[in-house]
Amino acid sequence: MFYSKLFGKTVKTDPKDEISVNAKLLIRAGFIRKELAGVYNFLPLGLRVLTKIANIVRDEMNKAGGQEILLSALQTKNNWQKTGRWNSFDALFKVKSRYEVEYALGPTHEEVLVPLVKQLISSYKDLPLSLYQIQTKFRDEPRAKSGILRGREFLMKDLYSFHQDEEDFEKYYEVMRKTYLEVFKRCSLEAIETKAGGGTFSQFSHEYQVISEAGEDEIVYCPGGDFSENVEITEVKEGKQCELGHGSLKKVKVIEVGNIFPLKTKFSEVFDLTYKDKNGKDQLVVMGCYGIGISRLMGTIVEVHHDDKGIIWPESVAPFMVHIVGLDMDDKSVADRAEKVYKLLLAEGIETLIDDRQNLSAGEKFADCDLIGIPYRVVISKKTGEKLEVKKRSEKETSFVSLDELIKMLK
RNA sequence: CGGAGACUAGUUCAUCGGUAGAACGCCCGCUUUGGGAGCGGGAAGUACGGGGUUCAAUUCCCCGGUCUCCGACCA
Repeated sequence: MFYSKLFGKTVKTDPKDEISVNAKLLIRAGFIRKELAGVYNFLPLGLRVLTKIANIVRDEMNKAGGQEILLSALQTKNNWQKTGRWNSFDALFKVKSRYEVEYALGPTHEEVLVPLVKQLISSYKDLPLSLYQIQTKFRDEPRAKSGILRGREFLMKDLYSFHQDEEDFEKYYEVMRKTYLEVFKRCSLEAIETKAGGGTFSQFSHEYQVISEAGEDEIVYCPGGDFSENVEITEVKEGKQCELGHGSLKKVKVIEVGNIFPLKTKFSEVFDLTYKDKNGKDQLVVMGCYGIGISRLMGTIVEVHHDDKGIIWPESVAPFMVHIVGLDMDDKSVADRAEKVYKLLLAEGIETLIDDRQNLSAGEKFADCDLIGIPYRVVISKKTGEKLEVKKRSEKETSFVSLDELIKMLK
């Protein structure tokens, strides 16, 4: 990608209507723009990151046996009345058509998926079943805040599992626990698996929490990793000594990036989702539900990985791997050399952004480069000669390498 | 949903009863190129919308909208 052609420019000043680090940096660096409170547009750079994250999640869900589907965002009121959530789900977006018909905009998809699954499964041979989607969700939040951490419209992965019995569900629940930790690890986030309140569904559930001052939740946890509970439910006090000798428990603010919990037969009962067991007897399907906020994950990564100059994207989710900074670009031999390196990197399958702008000071290009936060900066100028000056965004030192050496570094 | 604040150029802000100004960005020319360059010229605003007060309203008052912050809420 040529920077000069990229839709979305960097901005020097912080937007006046944003306080959160993620929104300030993502807007200034040209990844997103606000449409409404809690609603953002994603520009090319932003969409690239979102897609990278979604693909990590997709890959892990597929490994865990999930099949990807896409369910309707516009949903019939009737099913929401059946589950009683038309009135009890506070954040439900309700829309009325010009024919006075009311619909829900999906904040979650049990009301759509459970009736759908009922049409398509009937035997114990059809179970277990694991279905997921990555889709825009709508929640009529009383107060959107913190940039893309808490929106009214956001991208979410929701997976639902269907089982013959509790035992089979619990086996799968353990698979998903491991899967979730793997997803966050691949996004370079240290997620703390935390016991939380199960809401109306059960006595327990797990949340995946990332330590950050930008978070809205609080947990008490052991830095040794054997204990963590949401303050909503915990009776344990911070400062108490860990029983396994890891020292004292800490209370910290956290961002909830994922949540898994049992649904048991709550929705199976409402929609009469049953299967025939080996004896030909009807049994209720046992369900589980597993969510990850994809766009929130993107915001969380920025909250965790940045410095005073800008974003520091982990390689796994970065919009590009290499950012070529071309200096002296009005010198034809330098410009040609930069473009040649750009093309060779592309030929190697390395995603590259090249700052090909002319008549711009070096300082401005470096500042933009730091702000955008692509993992590798490669400077090409009159000074660099045949070598490439390489610097990682996360490090201070630069080194001079050949193109072959650079490609080796990146593979 | 309670409380507070804001809304003026693309962006960040100034002006504060007498029909708008800067910086950055943008366009043109020249100069410049290793940490947000210099000079000169230029384009760019129904001052959120609607009422009211006034000879006169971006400015004061009222209603509405939007955004932000604090709180409540967050299956």
